[in-house]
Amino acid sequence: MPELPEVETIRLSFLRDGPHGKPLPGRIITHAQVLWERTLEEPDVDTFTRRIQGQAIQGIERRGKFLIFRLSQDVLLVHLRMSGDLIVEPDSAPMAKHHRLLLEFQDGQRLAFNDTRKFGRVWLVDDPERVVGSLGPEPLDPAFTAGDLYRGLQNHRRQLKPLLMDQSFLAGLGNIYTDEALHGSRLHPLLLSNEVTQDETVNLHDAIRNTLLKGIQQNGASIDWVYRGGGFQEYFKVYGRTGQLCFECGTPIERILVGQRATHFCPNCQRL
DNA sequence: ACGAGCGCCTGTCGGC
DNA sequence: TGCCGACAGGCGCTCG
Repeated sequence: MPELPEVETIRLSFLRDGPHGKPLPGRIITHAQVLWERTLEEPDVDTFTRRIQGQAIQGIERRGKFLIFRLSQDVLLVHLRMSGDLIVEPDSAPMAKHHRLLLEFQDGQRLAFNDTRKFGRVWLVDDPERVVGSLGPEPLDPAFTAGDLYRGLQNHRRQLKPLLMDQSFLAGLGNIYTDEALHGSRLHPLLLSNEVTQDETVNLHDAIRNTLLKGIQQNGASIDWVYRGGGFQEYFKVYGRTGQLCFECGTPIERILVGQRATHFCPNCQRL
């Protein structure tokens, strides 16, 4: 499910006072429970529960779609994949059906990793670079320029959409935001990357950033049964709008398969 | 280097 | 009602 804006929304919520009470930084982990072993990528369950016990959360960062919890000694990384969510609740709350991993705090609350489809992963490591080291640039980093994007596109001869979704090329875009950004820049998802012009790249760079910023501003998107309060779905221009009319030109939005993923675009605005 | 196909999982929805 | 396939915000692997 979540792409960069949804992950960022979760991160920001944990840094503020909220329904969960005080921010997560400052809390001390007293106990961990792994309910579905494959959720824990590394280390093994025994090492994980022993090692994380007593560590405090000192900060929360994000890299692409990864949440990065800085602990007193180690670093905890979480990837929500398709259906993962992080919930702060009382230790006494009834165990929800799809809870996969729990971190209990000294203050009587716990952080629950809930993940229906079990694709999500958690790491506890001393060096996060081992996990996120191969990610591409951070699209909202001011240091990431249209020139960088242009050089990247020229380095490959790949269909634009799968390349933009390749996390080692650019970190954070998923199926929704890629379709929206391509529409925003009027580029066809199957256009070959090294055929994108410099001017088009400037538009694409703008569209990627604006789409992600709009998503964050709306607290992400809430679709299907995964609802966490975001409103970006109200601003979709192509995603999930198959057969509905393009807001720009009135042409029906088409849905095709690209790299095994549903892809939505306007055949008039986005021509090959 | 690139794309297709598939596995990993559970749940929902639409058609028959 | 039941069954069955298609589909879902991700990613890693193998195979041509």
